[in-house]
Amino acid sequence: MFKNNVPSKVSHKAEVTERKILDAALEMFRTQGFDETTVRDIAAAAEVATGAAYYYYPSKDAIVLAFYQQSCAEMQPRIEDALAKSSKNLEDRLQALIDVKLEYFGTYRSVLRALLKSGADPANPLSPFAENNKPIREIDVAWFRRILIDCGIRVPKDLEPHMPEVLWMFQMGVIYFWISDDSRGQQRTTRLLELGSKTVATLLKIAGLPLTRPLRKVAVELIEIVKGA
Amino acid sequence: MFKNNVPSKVSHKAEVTERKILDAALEMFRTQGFDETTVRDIAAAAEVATGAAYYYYPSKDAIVLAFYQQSCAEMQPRIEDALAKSSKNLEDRLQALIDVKLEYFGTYRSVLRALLKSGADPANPLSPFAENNKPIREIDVAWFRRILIDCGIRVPKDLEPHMPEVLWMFQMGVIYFWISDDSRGQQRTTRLLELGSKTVATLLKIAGLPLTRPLRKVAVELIEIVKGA
DNA sequence: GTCTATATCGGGATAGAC
DNA sequence: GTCTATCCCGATATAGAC
Repeated sequence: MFKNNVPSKVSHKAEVTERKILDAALEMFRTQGFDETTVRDIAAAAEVATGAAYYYYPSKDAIVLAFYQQSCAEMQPRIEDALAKSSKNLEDRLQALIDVKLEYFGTYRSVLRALLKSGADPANPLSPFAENNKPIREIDVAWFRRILIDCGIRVPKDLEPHMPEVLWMFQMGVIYFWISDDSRGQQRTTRLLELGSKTVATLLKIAGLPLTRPLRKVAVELIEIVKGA
Repeated sequence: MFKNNVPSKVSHKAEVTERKILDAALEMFRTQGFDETTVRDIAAAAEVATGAAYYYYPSKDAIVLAFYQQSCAEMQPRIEDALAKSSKNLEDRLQALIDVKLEYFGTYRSVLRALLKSGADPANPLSPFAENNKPIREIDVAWFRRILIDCGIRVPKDLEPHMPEVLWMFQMGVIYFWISDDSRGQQRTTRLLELGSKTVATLLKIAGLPLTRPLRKVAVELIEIVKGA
């Protein structure tokens, strides 16, 4: 009788424990900071033994990674919403898209700092550039591809395939700036995002003009070098 | 009699020990990697007690910092040399200057990785952007100021005061790329440096043309935001 | 002032019992 | 799947040799 009330989910308890640990961790990271929070603390707050935490997450970093993945999933509908409300031009959409991320990550700046700390090193699993984070990266890049299509700017053929990733890099730049922006309400980041988005849109329009071809060719080659072609 | 054979240098022994520790540390970082090297290892290799290592260097990071400072000092004459041999144009000098650094750091890529790991965070003492590394940064920036003067390009007044730091940022970008460039002989970095230097020089020349004024104004504002003005 | 030796702590990570 | 005990390492502290 009760057997069928909780069917198929033999490992339900495990899922609950896993969530409890993640939630406790994020809560403590948020209130105390990442470095200040010990795995022992997290386990205690989640009411499990230290070893249990390590059973679900092989390392403290892995918890941050789980947060990264979770946040990607949770942001999808928010992005959809924001784009629906935004105008179709590139500048606005770029800003709206990145704004969603900043807003979402807002309460977790210290977690994001931990995530991006070793972010420059693609060999580190926590890096957004890491191989293991490719799925997330591709979901992100797809959004930029979409807003490029939406805005209707005619992008030169040689530049076109690279643009989504270039915009993604712009986003990463803004986020990197943001995590160590201590101005009130991170207003410097706001300004950077505004002016940056505008500039990107302007440059992209200019890139279509015939006179800019030689410079564009160099830009494309630089992009290809960085991408590892 | 013997008293005068070892004059004034009461602390000579201390200096030797300090060097021994630094040398041992760098050697082990180089061969084993930074994370894999323990302070106990370093002390053992330097044939001193663990406490002695901590007597001279308050932390493992402090050893990396000492390396950073030492390398700055040691590179000065090399830069002077390289610039003396290079032609006066910006592209060549930019390349020559950055090349000295890459060459010097060549055998210490893993140390540099450790140094730049938390490099994105200006709050970290190891970051090249950190307050405590301002002296080094200014010495570096001064070289870029110098090659800008040497090359004789007329830089627009609004852009001029920012250019040395912009070039320094370009250098940092190249170095960041380099530390995780695993192509054979870091040839991708070489290519990036070549093409990048050329592009920077080209852009700077273009920036003097009257038509580019609006775009330049935006660029200057972006630079000012990033700099924290 | 320059060290050695040693003890101790805090925290990430692991092994093995249950 | 969970807990206990333990290890390792960075870091601190201290007592004392020289």
